[in-house]
Amino acid sequence: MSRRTATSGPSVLQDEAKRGAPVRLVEVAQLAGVSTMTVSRALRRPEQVASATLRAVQRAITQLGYLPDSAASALATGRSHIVAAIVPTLMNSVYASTVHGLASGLRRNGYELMIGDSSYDRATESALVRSFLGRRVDAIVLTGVEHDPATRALLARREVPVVEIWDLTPKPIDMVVGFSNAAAGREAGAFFTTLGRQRWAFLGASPEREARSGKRLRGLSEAARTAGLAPPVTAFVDDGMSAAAGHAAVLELLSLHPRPDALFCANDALATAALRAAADLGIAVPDALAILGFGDFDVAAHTSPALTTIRIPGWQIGASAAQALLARLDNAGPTPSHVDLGFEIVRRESA
Amino acid sequence: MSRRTATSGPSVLQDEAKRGAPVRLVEVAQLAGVSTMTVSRALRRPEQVASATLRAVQRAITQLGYLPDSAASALATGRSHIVAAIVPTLMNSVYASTVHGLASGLRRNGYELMIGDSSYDRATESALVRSFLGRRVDAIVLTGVEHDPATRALLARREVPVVEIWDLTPKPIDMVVGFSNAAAGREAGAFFTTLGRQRWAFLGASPEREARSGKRLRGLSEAARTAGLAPPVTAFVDDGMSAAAGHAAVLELLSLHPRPDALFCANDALATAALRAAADLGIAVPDALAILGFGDFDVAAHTSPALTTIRIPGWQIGASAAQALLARLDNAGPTPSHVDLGFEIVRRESA
DNA sequence: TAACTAATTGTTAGCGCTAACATCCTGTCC
DNA sequence: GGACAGGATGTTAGCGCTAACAATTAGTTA
Repeated sequence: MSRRTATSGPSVLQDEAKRGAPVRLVEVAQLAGVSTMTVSRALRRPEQVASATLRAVQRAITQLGYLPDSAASALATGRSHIVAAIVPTLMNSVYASTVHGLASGLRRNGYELMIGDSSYDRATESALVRSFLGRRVDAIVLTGVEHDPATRALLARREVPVVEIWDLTPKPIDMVVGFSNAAAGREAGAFFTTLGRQRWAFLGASPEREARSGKRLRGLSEAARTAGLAPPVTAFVDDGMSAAAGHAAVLELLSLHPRPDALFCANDALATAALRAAADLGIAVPDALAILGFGDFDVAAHTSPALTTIRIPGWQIGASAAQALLARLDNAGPTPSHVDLGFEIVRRESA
Repeated sequence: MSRRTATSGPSVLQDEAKRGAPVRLVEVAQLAGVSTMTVSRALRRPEQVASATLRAVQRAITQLGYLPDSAASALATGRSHIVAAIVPTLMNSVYASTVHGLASGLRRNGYELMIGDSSYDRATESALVRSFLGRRVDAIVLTGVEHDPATRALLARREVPVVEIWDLTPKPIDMVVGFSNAAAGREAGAFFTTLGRQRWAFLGASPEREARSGKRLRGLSEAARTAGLAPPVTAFVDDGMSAAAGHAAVLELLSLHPRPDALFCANDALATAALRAAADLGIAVPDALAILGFGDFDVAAHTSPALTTIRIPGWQIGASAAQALLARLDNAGPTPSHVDLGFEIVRRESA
């Protein structure tokens, strides 16, 4: 148990600069001349402590450089003040801004964020959930609404608040904050229709592998049907949807006869690759080929031609999820179970 | 203390599907008919437990769906099995891949990663260090080697292993894993020299705000002096080095007389913005202007022209930092205090 | 002035786990 | 068959904190 090494003196009070062994609550209490409970209260509910006492305690805390041990606190209260989030990848900026929104909302309220990336893999997600549950996180944020049954079962047994993000569903595990991926696909189709495009194509992950990309494709297909057009031709890339992986797939798509005249990409990295492929093939964008991206990545406004793309309120999704969780955790007000933050088409040059 | 609600029966054994209250070690022990210590050992040092007992314990664990409480374990052992990492931002893919390398190295060994982003701000970094230290993390990873004195003092008092990443220094707090930013700047200069360029420019963060970008500039300046050229002209963007922020700065740089014929950007997002600005201004890249990026972001190979850039082994930095920490934490072998992972120029079309 | 309130502080016990030590076996050896 | 080694298991105490309650004090009230 690696107990604190025996003190030489009779007092438990340690030299301030003692290395290694962190200062404990008792030591602060001794220095301030009060009980440990008073110090604990001074920290957690200062309004219950007389102001003179409060000052004495604060002086002792700064003098000793005391930092409360949150593992001990977690054990005593049953609250870890840690929230876990699982995203498919940190590699692209949209999830990154969601994580950022989450972290800042939480940190401001004394919660810390623990992040895992599932690499778009459900088994990994499940393992992460187990690990996080073992760490007694106070809440869990999951990306998407499709999960391993094991994950759902695990979550169902505990009473951990859960927010699913980046999608919508009528039956969330607990709460959802996101937007409709199918609607985004439909909107993309409607946009292509107003552009007068006839031969649509889709570049993204295969629906079995990545549900949200799949739903966008489904929305696009629906729109094609509504518009009386042939279903979109598709090319799938299944390794995290990076630009590198997309290049070959686009080339394939663009060598089809008849060649597509509108391309919807599942993210802007893919769209950037498509832009480049079109340039290499001498295909004029947007005249011969309209390219619509997804995500409004940082670089989207600065490619040539600049990317027309669907902007997702990534940061807000995170912030809003944080807010919902905090309300639930601190019993502060009602907690919405469904939040639709929508999306918008940002029209630039590529379509 | 939110104690577990009183059980009705005489036994502490709970219904397997009981909601809310997680299963505890005692319950597993009772079901398996052994002491709690034996269960603890079965989990932590199975080789010390008879195989029949081990099986009984494992059966009980699966039957009850037991997940060890790591807060309790942390308190008892003094080891949280959590490592904290502070990066400037999650928004760009290089730090993201470092985080990924870190997380996978650590997770494989039973450690979880807690991430904070400092937004390139030292005060924030310091606050994060405090928070993480309060959570009794087993180790801390910091980006860069310049830190607030308060941060250093905090770290110095505890005996927490620290790895500084993404730079090098002869006097690390503890360990460093990275590459020489100054050497990268010098290399960029050497490259421009072989290209015969005469009027160099630099686009990045101001040296006071972001030391690593500053060191690259310093390296570039040294190379200019060595080559007998004028010092590079500079434009600084100070809000996280995004493409959006870079656009205006590049425009300014490119309207100078005489106009620079070589531009080194502190990251590829900035370089992408520069590419676009050059196109808008009708400046031929690379003929009239060579553009060299930094970071080899996902999109770098797919812009037009494709970006020539300096590739940093981001993932390896993370993986190597994880390895160093694990060695230190588990006393497994020697721990190198300095690891230089280098960098390389990836030549594509923009220079 | 006794009794009663509210504000402040203290006492006790325990959160779920594991280090260190104690105990109990089984078999082996002389 | 008694002493002994070594493996397997149990017992005890405590990690640093805080919930619940108890105790104390000062300030009211009838």
